[in-house]
Amino acid sequence: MTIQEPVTARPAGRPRSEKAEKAIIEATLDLIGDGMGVAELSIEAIASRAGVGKTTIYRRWSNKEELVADALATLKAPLPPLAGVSVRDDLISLLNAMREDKDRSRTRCVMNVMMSDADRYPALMERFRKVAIEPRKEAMREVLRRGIGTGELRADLDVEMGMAILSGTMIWYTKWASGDLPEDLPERIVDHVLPGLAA
Amino acid sequence: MTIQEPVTARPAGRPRSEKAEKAIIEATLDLIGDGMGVAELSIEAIASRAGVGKTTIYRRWSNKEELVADALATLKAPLPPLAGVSVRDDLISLLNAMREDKDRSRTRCVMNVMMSDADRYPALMERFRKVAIEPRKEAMREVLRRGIGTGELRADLDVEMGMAILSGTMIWYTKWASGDLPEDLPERIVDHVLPGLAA
Amino acid sequence: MTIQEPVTARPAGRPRSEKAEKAIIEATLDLIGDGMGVAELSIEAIASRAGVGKTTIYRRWSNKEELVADALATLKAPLPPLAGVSVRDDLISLLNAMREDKDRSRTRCVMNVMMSDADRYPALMERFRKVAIEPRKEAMREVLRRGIGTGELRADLDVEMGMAILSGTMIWYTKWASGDLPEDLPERIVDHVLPGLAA
Amino acid sequence: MTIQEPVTARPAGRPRSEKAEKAIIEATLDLIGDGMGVAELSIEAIASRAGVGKTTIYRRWSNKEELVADALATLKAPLPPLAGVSVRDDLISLLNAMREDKDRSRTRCVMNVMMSDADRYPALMERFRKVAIEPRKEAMREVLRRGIGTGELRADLDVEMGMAILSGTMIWYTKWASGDLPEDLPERIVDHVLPGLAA
DNA sequence: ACATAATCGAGACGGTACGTCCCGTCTTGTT
DNA sequence: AACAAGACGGGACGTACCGTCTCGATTATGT
Repeated sequence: MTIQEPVTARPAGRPRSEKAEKAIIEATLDLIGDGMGVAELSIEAIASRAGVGKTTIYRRWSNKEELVADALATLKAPLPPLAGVSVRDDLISLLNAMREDKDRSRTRCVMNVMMSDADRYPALMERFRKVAIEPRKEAMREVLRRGIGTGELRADLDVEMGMAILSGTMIWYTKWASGDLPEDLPERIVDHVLPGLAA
Repeated sequence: MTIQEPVTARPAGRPRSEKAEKAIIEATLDLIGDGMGVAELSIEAIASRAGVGKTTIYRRWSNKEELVADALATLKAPLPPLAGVSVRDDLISLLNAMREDKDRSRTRCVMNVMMSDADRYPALMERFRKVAIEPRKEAMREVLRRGIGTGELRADLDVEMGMAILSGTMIWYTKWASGDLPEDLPERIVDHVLPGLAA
Repeated sequence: MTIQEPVTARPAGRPRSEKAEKAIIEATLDLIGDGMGVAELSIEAIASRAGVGKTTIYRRWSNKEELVADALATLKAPLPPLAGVSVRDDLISLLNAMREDKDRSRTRCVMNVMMSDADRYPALMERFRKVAIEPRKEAMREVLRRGIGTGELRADLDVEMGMAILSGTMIWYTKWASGDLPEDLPERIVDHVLPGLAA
Repeated sequence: MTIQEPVTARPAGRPRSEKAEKAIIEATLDLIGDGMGVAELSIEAIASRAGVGKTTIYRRWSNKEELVADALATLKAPLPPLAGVSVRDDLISLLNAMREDKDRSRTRCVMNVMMSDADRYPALMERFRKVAIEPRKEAMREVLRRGIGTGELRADLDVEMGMAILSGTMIWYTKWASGDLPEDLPERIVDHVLPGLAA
């Protein structure tokens, strides 16, 4: 009688260092958070800051995109708590969360990459969409669906379209408005958009 | 009575070749149009394709950003002709123009860069905003103002906000929707947004 | 009792390739042998002919001088066999060796550089002196000392001066005589000089 | 009856500026005197130091060699006055002149170029030989011939060979001796060589 | 006096090579 | 087998000069 084998057989040799892996991802996020675009990121800079050989990076990720995708994936999108009382208040909370991200050093990575490197690195975007964008979209969809249920929004509302309008407008300001964003921007957006979506 | 001398006298030495300048900008746009991002662009590739020495580029532009900005600045944004009958139709035309640009090889440059390289190269964006984005924004503002005048839109409408909602939504789809954009997307956006802006 | 560790431990990382080093030096000598002066030598040409990246050259030598010095240092001066019978015959052999070097393709490097680039690149010269000039000087000194011992040369002869006279005269002809050197030049030099040095 | 034409008709147009020509040659000699080898000399540096356009240089000389040759040709070889009493004293004077040149800033050009750039630029050397080397050789030949006449030197002396021995030895020390040259070097050379040439 | 014409300075032109940086791969000895 | 260290061939960077080529301005001569 033999000892029970583990389900996935452990390969021979020294196991990969979790410490190295973490250091690499930390270094990557640090550099992105410092304002570096994906294209400017150099593997050598990451390896150096992580105190790691380049091989240790290439062994895990075959290119920069995948490394960045994994790095960003570790940043759970921290959604704001929603009061759940009125659709209007919850939407304002969600839009506010998008704005505030711009100033938080680590979570800023998400915005940095989403805004800058989106369609240059499609594979990155695909993975990134799942962990960072979809949860936010889903939260907003949820609010909109609830609004339809409570009758605050019209029954034939295209939920996807509603989300696009609200998020797209917020991003437009984030990206192309001159000067700082006004404090009450989310409120004003919702008040302009909501009447068109209401019953 | 003598003729007034021009304020800025012609500088000494051989004047810079307009031909070379054009060739450089053509080459730059060709490469961007071929799908190359600003980061992937190499000055050597531009010089080679333009049949020009690297010096001739560096003499005029001190870095890639400024070259790309000038190159894009030569692409006048070709606004669609507006029927001027109804606000709804004109807005649909303008949104359609944003989408169609993605497929026209040369003008595609504008979208390529605007979408990908915007905030990695802020100086680029600043110059680019003036020649490519502002005219489109102004055209849309004009339509909205006309709508207020004719009573199609409510009198207290925030024109800037209206523009942000329409353009932002369109860009949201362009960038983050999965799959191709539906033929009637501009129409559907306008129909979801307009009721909120109407009188 | 343990074995003594070597004083300088092997440095970390992949060791430098001896093959590359050899290829670089071969390429350098080839190009010099083809009549190229040190100033005309381009690192890129060497790298290309050696099938090597420029970095691999700069990693080893910080400038052309040092590379050329090392390259020439690999060319051991092939001294002619000396009969050892009479001082006169041996001196003629040594002078002949200086002349013949001019025509052998690889060893020609030595003369090329010694004659052309000597005091433009003093560091080069210093290293080169040790491996290429000194052995020849020493051989000639040896012959002269032997001559003093056998009484063929006068006892108070300044060996260094004797060497300078013989070599200097030969080089003078090599460098500034018009036309080809006569076959019996070494013989004639020795016959003009030796009487002054003889007992 | 017509006015007497000058022998060489003056061509139409603005005549070449002698001032520019002088400035160019001065600048060239300055740079060579500052220790710059012919290969390191850049036309642009000469033009800049002379306050002259590059065209003005290329109009007169088709390459660096010819410019340097002409520049050096303006430096008349300043031969030492010879006492004419004994062959020994005159030869010592001539050898001393070779050594002293090394320290005089402008005349140093002659040595610099003769020693360093001789056979890399054969055309240069050819012209240079005429104005700088030949007069010195001729002076030495003259002394040797006089010595044959007075019976101080043997009648069958090869004058050319005598010259080669004396000059070659001196240059050998100049070039390859370590440390400074001893004050009495010319004297010692002559005393080692002369017995072999004497009657 | 005025047109003609070669030369002047300045500096742009298409090139070549420089020495540096980083790429992604590869080889070391050690863990 | 994975690790850090670091060398490898390669490609682009931005700079310095090359020798050639315009420019407008200058300076002579021949009408």
